[in-house]
Amino acid sequence: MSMYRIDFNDFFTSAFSVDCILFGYSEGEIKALLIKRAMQPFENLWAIPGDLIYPDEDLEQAAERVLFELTGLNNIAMHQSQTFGKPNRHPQGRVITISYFALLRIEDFEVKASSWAGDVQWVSLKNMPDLAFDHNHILSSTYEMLKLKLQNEPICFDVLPERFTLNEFQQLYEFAFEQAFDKANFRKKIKYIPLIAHDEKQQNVKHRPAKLFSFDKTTYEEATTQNRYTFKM
Amino acid sequence: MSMYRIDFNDFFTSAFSVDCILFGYSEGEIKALLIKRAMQPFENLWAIPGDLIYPDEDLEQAAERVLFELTGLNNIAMHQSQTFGKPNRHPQGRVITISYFALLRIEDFEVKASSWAGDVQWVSLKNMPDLAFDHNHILSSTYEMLKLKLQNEPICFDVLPERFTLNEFQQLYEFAFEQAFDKANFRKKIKYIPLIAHDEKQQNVKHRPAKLFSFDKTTYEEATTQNRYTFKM
DNA sequence: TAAATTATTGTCCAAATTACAATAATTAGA
DNA sequence: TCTAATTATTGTAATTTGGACAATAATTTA
Repeated sequence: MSMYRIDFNDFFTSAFSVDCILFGYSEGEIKALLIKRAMQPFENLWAIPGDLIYPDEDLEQAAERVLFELTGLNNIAMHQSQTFGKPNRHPQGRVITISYFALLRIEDFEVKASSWAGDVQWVSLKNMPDLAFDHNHILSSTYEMLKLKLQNEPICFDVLPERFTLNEFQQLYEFAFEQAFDKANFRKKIKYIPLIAHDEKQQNVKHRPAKLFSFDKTTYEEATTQNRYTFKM
Repeated sequence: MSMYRIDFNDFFTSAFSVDCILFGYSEGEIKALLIKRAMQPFENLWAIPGDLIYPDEDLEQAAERVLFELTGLNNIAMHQSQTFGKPNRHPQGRVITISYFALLRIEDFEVKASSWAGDVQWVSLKNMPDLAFDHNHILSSTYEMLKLKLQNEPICFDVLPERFTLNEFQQLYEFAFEQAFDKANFRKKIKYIPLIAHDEKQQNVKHRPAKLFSFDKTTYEEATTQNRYTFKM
């Protein structure tokens, strides 16, 4: 299987790839999952995991597959960000790339390098080295998109576990926006988000366990299509 | 020149197109500029203006060119929205399309059909017929993107004339969101947007002319990179 | 100079947001 | 069983923002 190695013969055709930006949070920092390229071009440079899309493959499906192949991460729901297509962004020909992203808690997953990737590592956004291709640019605009979507769409629930505590919910936003929120005010803010409260409680905690909630997608979609509610954080 | 007619031989290559959604406002309605397709597939159906991207062409540049070729509209700054790539969205092969949009006042421009387009027309969003390809879907998600960006990024200034009155500014938002805003409150809301006030005044008006402003991009970018300000409407 | 029209500013009230404090619930350990 | 520790949860008052509406200022035409 080729990776970024293709013939560019047809006048109107190009290659297209997906780049998968995985944002993770741990130790109070936002990090991105990078791979060390094991082949030319940009051999040994760090890069965003990405590869070409199969001809019969849906874009989102491609993003999930590529992420799995390069990092071993499975079943991560990816969100489309932007498409990058400067004619010379790839040294070997025209490759237009569609960036996808997801957000997760690093300690919940274990990544392993594939044969394509010499190494896989979480790198802090504050400490980003020079990356292959235009990946520094892709990374920073995708981070902006992540924040924009977290504020305007309920993508946080793709990231949180099926049942979550309100504190986990709050921490997600604190990590993504790198600021603390007042607990009481946070709960007032989310008052109108349709959540289902469960009777069970958080397990394995040393002190008072928190109540568990899940996102009420049905009610949410009813309310938005009827224009009674718009998600806003 | 081929339009949506290509060979799909290479395993990993596909065709890339741009679709240009032009939103216009007039008579209190949002309309989109559509063309009537003059060739197969979907001959005689209405569609969003779009065509394939040249191999040496930047994406945004392609969007501006395609819009010009199909409608005669020149020098419209286009904004990227989303990329659509379901494997079977084009009946003749794999075409991934990147949607671009812009917003303008219909009476400021005159469109003319090209040879590719049998007809060109502004169609109200509320009265949208069945379009070619997945263009109904593309159109409605791009409208959502337009609104999202108008609220979170200063793209309004790409749409407004270089020097504009605060009323023109307000009308833009009233059209896009299809609701009236209080004049006094609108001015309070925009208080922190960096604008340059000019001494000249609006021309050709029957009564007191309004002051002209322009967007202070330099100050805006300084303030945002230093995290002192974020655009919000 | 007056009338007409529109820009611009100001004020009040309601609602939302913020900061901060108090209380309730639960667990661990003595 | 009781107490200390910890965290969830609720409450309140102060501050800021947003919306409705009114008043004033500026300019053009006649």
